Amino acid sequence: MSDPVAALKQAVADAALQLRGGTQTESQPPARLDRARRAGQGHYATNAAMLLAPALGLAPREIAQALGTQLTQALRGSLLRFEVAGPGFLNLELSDDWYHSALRALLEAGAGFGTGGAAHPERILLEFVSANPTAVLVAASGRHAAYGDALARILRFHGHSVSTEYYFNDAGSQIQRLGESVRARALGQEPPADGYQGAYVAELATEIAGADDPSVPVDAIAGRAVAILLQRIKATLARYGVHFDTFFSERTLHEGAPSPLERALSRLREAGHVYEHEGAVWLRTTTFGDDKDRVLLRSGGEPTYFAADVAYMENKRERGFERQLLPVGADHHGYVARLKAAFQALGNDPDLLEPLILQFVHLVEGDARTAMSKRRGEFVTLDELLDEIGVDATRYFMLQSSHERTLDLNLDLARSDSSENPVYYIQYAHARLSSMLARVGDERVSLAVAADAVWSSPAGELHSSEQELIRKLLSLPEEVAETAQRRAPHRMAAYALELAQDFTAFYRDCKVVGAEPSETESFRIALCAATRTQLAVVLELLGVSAPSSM
RNA sequence: GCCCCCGUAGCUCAGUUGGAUAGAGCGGCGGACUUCUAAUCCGUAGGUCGCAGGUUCGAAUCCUGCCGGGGGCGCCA
Repeated sequence: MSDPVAALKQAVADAALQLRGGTQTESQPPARLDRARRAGQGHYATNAAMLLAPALGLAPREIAQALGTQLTQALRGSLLRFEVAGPGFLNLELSDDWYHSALRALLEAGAGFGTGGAAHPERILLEFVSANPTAVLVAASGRHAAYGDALARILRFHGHSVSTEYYFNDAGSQIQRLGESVRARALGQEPPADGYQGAYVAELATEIAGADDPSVPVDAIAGRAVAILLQRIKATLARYGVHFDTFFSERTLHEGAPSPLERALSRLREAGHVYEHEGAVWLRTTTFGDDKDRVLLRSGGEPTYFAADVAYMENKRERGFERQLLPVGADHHGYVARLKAAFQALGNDPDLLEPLILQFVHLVEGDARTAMSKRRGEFVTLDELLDEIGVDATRYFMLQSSHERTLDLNLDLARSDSSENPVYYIQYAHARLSSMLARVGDERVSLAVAADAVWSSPAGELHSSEQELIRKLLSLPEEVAETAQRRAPHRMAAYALELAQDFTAFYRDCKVVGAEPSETESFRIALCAATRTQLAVVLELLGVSAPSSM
């Protein structure tokens, strides 16, 4: 019994199949097995009877009754009682024996519980942040960094092979502008109107030797500036706990003969999707659902940013990644259609390119709601945010709400009430567990979690808080699966909080150290050990530290 | 004008492959520290799930329209 809930779900499915006369109908949606919403509705509930009703032509409640009887036999001692409720729900109440063996399964699996659930493991390339090295990372990048990093951790935990990558522009007009801006500052002038205005540009001007020397080409200045800024970005990411497997330079797409960009272009030409018009080279993206065709090479022969992106996609594919995940800011959503079109034009299944749109982070200070502009130099840096509220609080804050939602970052609130961030509640639960288990001592813990340990409950019955905590622990595999499938790490943040809450309720209701008889103490120690392990696992998935004391 | 995302408690947000009486944190009010960590807990107040239709045994969830907020519609990146 490696996953007790999955086994239970299977038992329900088997019973349903038997009622149907053993014939599986293809279009039947799988029955759900949910944790009960509230007291008095059993421990788990299934809607299987309601789904069976049309096929059997019987009343749902009648079917639920039969299903319950069937399950009572199949599950024997595990099912304490069942109840037909509402329009035809079947509520199941499980025995303490079932909970005991469920906890054994949790302890056996240890930190590996819930891992490897992916039905079809894939080689995935996850590219994120990819902010141009024309400035340091801003607070909004913190959202992308936390999101991508947590998603990578979760997808790996789920069983996929994931490489993370940061793509940076070290060629093109933005870089040119950066160089010009630094040069201007070095000469004591204002940067160009479309250049970079931030104070860091002036700093760069003093750091880069020869910035004010007209004999040093602007390109060289730009190159130095990019190198310095990239270094700072890496330092910030390291501090934030975000690791990238590779940093990918755009420049390399333009190098070599033929260059990756030229190769991608040839491939598109051969496939017949390229044409010339008014001196420019176009990709017929409308063939694949885009609004209009897109330019690959400008009339001057210069490749567009889009052309580089196409070459980059092709490069990822050549490196053997079957799926490409691409979290981008909401301002890029208009770009999605042409990327997917190009991906298809290259001969790929468009479903294997997944652009993920992350909504913006708005800074709120006082009553003002400001958008951040890199070019104007109006932004809060990620480093500043980390200085203010720390890594854990920042990561949790960035992860707690759905990436599809605009995030309001209230700086006043973040500063003054940082201790009210739910992350501390979760960490506190972990610290409390650590402290308790330390007090209990390794030897006693080992005895309690041993495979032959004898467990019991005081009045012969588990407390509902104990049962709820175990059910929450057991639901990790489903949570991981849903989080991974929906590319929605905020689900894991919510789960962490719920787990901490369920533990805290257990802690409130059930004495652990010194509980009588010692078989009860053993059971509760074992439950605490399993909970601490899982809290640590979940915090790790979020990239948040799990302190042993606070 | 067309396209994408969002709208749930005073605030910040969960809950959306349709399920039972819509949840949490913060804030408000009233309580609990001689206790396994009070960064905690208990009680209480607080809701037309933006609005209006539709689909069905059942809708915050799916469909249509409208309102409000954000974003996008370059041979910029």
